[in-house]
Amino acid sequence: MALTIHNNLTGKKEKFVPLEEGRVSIYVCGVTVYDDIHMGHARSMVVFDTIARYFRHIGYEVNHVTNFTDVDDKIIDRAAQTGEAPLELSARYIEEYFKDSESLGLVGADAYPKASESMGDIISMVSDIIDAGFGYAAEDGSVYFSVDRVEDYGRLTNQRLEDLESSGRIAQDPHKRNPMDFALWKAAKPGEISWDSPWGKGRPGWHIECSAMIRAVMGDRIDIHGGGNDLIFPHHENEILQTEAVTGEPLANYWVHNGMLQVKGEKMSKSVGNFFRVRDVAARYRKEEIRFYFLNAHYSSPMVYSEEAMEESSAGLRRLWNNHGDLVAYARKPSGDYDAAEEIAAMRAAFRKQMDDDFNTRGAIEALFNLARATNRLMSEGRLSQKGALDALGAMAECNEVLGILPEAGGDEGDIGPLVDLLIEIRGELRGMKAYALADRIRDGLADLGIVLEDTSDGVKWKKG
RNA sequence: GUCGGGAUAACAAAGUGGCCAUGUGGGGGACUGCAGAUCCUCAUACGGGGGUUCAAAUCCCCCUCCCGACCCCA
Repeated sequence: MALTIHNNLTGKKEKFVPLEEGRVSIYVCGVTVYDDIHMGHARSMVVFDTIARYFRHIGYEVNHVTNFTDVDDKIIDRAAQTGEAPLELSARYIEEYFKDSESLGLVGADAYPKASESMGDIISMVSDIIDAGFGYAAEDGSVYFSVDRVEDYGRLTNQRLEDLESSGRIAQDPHKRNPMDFALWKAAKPGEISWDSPWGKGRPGWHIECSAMIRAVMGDRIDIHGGGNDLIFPHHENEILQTEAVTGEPLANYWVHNGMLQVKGEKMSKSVGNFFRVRDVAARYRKEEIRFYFLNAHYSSPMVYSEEAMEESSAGLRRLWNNHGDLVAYARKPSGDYDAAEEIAAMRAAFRKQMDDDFNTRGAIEALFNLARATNRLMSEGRLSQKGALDALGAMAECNEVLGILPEAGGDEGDIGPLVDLLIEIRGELRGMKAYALADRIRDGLADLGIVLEDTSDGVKWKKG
């Protein structure tokens, strides 16, 4: 079955056809670095990280690029408050961003262009837009994009220009020819950070940096453009206008947007102040738990964040971890001869089918749960072979390359194995003498060291908790 | 106002014409010194109203409610 993607440009699920056989280019709008990132950003990061991982998993060569907006009004305002230079402040938060990326288990993008380091590309793109007749320099030294020059405005939004103009939310600006025109280049106010340009000192408008950086780093056309669905209008709409004004070609073939993370039914956002920092959540949960929380729902659905939701989702994930640990332990002392080939093949097929269906991670996770139930049963019946246990672990590991929700394989079990076995043996003798207090001390003590003992009808099993 | 996306059992969340979703939580049972894990099993669904169909959570129409976008945003 072929990979299908819900394309927001058409509103339909479409078969994915890359521009170039075997390769996929993905650009994801990154963050404005004036503060720590929150769980809403984390969702977007995990979602697109997983999509990139899946493309690699099925054999694509992936070019994944995400940007940093490190020059803008909010950064300038915040820097004025802290007394830092704007670029110092943004550099500091970019460092924090990478720390948080690790707490989310991100593979990472292939390139992270920054607006401040792309001025040449941005200025030349603005010039190209003016040359193409879509931009004009105003008297104040700013450059605007002329929406009236565009014939089919609102392709991504499915909005008509007149409707947007009449929304009453568009600020009037004497320098603009049409109130819907947007800034490509903003003239600097006195004392503000600025760059030299043919139109005087200034800095880029918000939308132009993405268009310019995509063009410079990835080329005129890309396969997939992603971001949060709050960016659809005006940001992505305007990116399309800018790029196509210059290239005359579609910017991206597929537009993919993740749903918003809400708090108590309201969008998590810095301006509302109802956000949970990634750093704080990561202090309490492992990266696998955070990823599982996000991937347990479809990327496009809205999610409501709460501590309770995290706890509930982690309780479910522990079931998979237990199964994984049990399989590892079982493989050391297998007792059956059934290879579970059918169950494992069914899981692989279901995983692929679900992921191919617009990256349905929730459905893919379900396939893992189904295999877990099957192998748990086979282990409890003592029917699973060593090959079956190892194959199941192998299949789980393959899925995990995409999802990143299972603990990474520890390699030091061989070293502690004999020690644990000795303790289990001694505890067994104590239990035989009904010296339960001492036996429990061994079990509790090992638990504190991260080794969990479980008494089963099949003998004592241990695993790393 | 215009344009999107939603409403599934206690909670979370897939599915999209007929067959067991899944996970958490709850009830019962197995195992058991206890604990935990695991297995078996049970219960509770498709916002409301019409329609199409042998058959609708799924298709069509209407209604209600929620979220998002239109200033900044993942």
